[in-house]
Amino acid sequence: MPRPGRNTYSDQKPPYSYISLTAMAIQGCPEKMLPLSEIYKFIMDRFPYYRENTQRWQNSLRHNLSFNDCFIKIPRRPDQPGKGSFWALHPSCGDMFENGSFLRRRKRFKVMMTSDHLAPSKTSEAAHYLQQHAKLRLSALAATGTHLPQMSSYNLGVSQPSTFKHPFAIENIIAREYKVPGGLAFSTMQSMSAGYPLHNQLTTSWPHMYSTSVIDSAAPISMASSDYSAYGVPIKSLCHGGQTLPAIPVPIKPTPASVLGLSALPHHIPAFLSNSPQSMSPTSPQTATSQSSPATPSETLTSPSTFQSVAVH
DNA sequence: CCCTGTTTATTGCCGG
DNA sequence: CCGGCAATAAACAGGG
Repeated sequence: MPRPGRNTYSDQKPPYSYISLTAMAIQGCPEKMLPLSEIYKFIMDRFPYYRENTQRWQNSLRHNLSFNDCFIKIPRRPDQPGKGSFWALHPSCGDMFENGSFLRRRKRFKVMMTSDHLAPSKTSEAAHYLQQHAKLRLSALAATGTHLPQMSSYNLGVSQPSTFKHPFAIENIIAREYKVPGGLAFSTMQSMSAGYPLHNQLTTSWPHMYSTSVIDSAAPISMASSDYSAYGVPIKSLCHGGQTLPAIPVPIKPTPASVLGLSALPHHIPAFLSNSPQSMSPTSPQTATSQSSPATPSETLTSPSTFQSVAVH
């Protein structure tokens, strides 16, 4: 229907709901959490469609952040300048788009609401996790070489927590190749770092995706330009502070506690499985996808399991 | 004041 | 057809 062969494609609304867009943004950043403004930026950078009517969609997006339990708010450190909090994904929101549609989730993610208030501490676990996450990255960075090399930092962040990739990881959303059960994490990694398949049959192609300069090449969704580095470096800013903590520990969600236990691990295997892994390995230089991360995921992995969420109706 | 969040209401669409 | 999800509008509180 639309007219192919024209950049006009960019005018079209991307086949993603605000929820998925936001999830992409969050998962796409190394810290797994972003302030509102960065989420906006992320979306606008990649989807030209959203460069207009900002007032409208941003309001909607904000509404989504507050309304959906799958997003948690993480307060900023008091000493950290800036407005607003950070937004992260609830650790147990799982694969909300299992059905393959990024427009409509199978079920709305709702944090379990136990009649009696639960220990508020439960909620904070999420933050803890994030914190941990960031911490790990930090140390990793420190180890490699303080001044984070833009790219590697990304890789680290992604491949670090022993493949505990959120189903939401952009790699999974954009390049929904699928995830390997346990075996050849190899090709998976490869395909991931190789950039998402811009032209696979997921939806014929991603006309909506505006590949600025080189997004595709190596940095899938994360920072590809200086633009993004604004936040690709929170670590840095944090470091200079002297302490190791990322943004802040406790997330605050109006929602009561949640007790969850890794609700069913997503083992979805999208239909696109048949796709070639590296659809079109563009120019994937560096990467190397090394799994050299020495980090001990011990806690990292376990913590999230403390959460309990439920897809409630 | 503008940005960030929260909340309520309305409407359209999709899937069961 | 009905219920649930998503998009949009809009009012409103709080903060820098």
